[in-house]
Amino acid sequence: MDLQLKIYNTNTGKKENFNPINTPFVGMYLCGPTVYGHPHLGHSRGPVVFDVIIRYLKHIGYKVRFVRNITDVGHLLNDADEGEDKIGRKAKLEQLEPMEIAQYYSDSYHEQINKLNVIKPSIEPRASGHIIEQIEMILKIINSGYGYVVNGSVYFDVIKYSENYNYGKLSGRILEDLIAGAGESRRELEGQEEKRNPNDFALWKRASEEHIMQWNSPWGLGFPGWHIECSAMSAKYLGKTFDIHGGGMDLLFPHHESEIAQSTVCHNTQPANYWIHHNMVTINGQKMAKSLNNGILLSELFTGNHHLLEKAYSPITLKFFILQAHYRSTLDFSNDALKAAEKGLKRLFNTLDLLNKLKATEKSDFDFNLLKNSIYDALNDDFNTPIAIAQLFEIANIINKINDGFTTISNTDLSEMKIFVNTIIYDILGLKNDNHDSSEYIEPLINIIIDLRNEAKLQKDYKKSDELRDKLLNAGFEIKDGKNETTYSIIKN
RNA sequence: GGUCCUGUGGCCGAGUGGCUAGGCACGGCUCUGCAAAAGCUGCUACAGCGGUUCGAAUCCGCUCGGGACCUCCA
Repeated sequence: MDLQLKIYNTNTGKKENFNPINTPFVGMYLCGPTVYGHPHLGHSRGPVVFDVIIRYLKHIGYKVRFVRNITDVGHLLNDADEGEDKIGRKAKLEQLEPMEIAQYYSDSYHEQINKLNVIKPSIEPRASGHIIEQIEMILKIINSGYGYVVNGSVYFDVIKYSENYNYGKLSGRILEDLIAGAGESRRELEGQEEKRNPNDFALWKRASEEHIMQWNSPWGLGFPGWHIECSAMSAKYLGKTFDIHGGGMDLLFPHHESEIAQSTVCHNTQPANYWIHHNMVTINGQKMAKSLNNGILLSELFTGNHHLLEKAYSPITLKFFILQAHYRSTLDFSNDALKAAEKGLKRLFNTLDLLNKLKATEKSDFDFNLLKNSIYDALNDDFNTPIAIAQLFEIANIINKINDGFTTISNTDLSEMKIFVNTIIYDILGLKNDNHDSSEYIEPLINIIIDLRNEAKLQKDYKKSDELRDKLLNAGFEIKDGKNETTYSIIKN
């Protein structure tokens, strides 16, 4: 078993041994949502992927401070043709306070994401609550000579930065290429002419009159540039250099690249040692896009209320589905794929129930440690959850065989297996059986009915026994006749 | 157009030089009054073309398809 955790670091393009700055403490920052709409499928992957990362880090003994921000300032709508704040724009359309909108959508985000049984952030800072920190940082950048002020806006001097540092390292870009390509397909937006170089990015933007979200600053009324909030908040809560910075691959450039540049000149050190980026999701092989009319909100997935969905899928099914793919691969959603995950997960939980009823014998005729180690190996190898889950199914297989008397397990292995399997499924993968009714009254009741049915069966009154079985099924209880006993599982329609 | 990623069996998805995951679906069998559940079992893939190699899904090149990003805004 390889005890060393390896993480693929986007910044170096290699898998590296994970060594925190200050063991056993780990500081981790994840770019959170911009709250201007309800969360969709794409929003779920980051929280799920990083949830397992956090849970695993904790499992192997680290103490994790997990910071995930909420961006509630500064973002523009894609189709905005002027420098209008994304949240501000919505606010004007709906005649609401901008913060009301931000609150509404961050509540929506929390409501849906929390269904995924993910560990909540230790700190969840809002960009709007850290304007002072952002201004302070911008002042430092100006003082260090890498920022300049034009007409109440402040820009970061990328050309100057690249003379001393490597702008583009994280995203694998070469500044010369960026400059060369800068002339083409450029959208005409205000402020462009203010910059010394097209590659420069805004640290602070002057607010035009119709801007609703604006703050006072040394440069007049305005709002912070997109990248600065993550730099300011991560430094505030995790330090100038921390262990892990995560996000989606779409944020690699320019967001994370610019974060590195800002933090580097501000703090004389680069912000994060390990950069982890998860891949994007597709739907039926296509990207999610408004124009394709294939965007699915999390609420729609959970209720099944969407033209592309044949049925509803539970949050835990979604989580399991996401974890069946490696986080650095694209993940394709379809009804077939979701249904496959749902059934697989159900089987896994069924065998988990069986595990508690298993009887041990003298010895095991399989190598439990081999299976156990293969799961740790998988997780240590850049959090390879698909392999871990595959091995879990191997164990499920063995559990079923033991139950049917085709395989044996020793007492030691059995008690170890119980602990281990529960740890992996509940503590590390963060799954839960959302088909389980927590009510303690249900079980004895169902067992009474099962007894009645078995009596009917003994008397060969199959009409009655089948009727009981069908009625239970309709009520959401699936009867399973085993070799020695009859069990049931709760299903949802 | 530029940079990068990617193409695996009916579907989803691991695997990066030889040992050919896993889930779901489908077929057969066992168990069973029947069904379900469970077990056993069958289906054996690596976009195409060329190259490197004793040997490639895995490395290289080209072609075709999919995707991400392309700076001021988000």
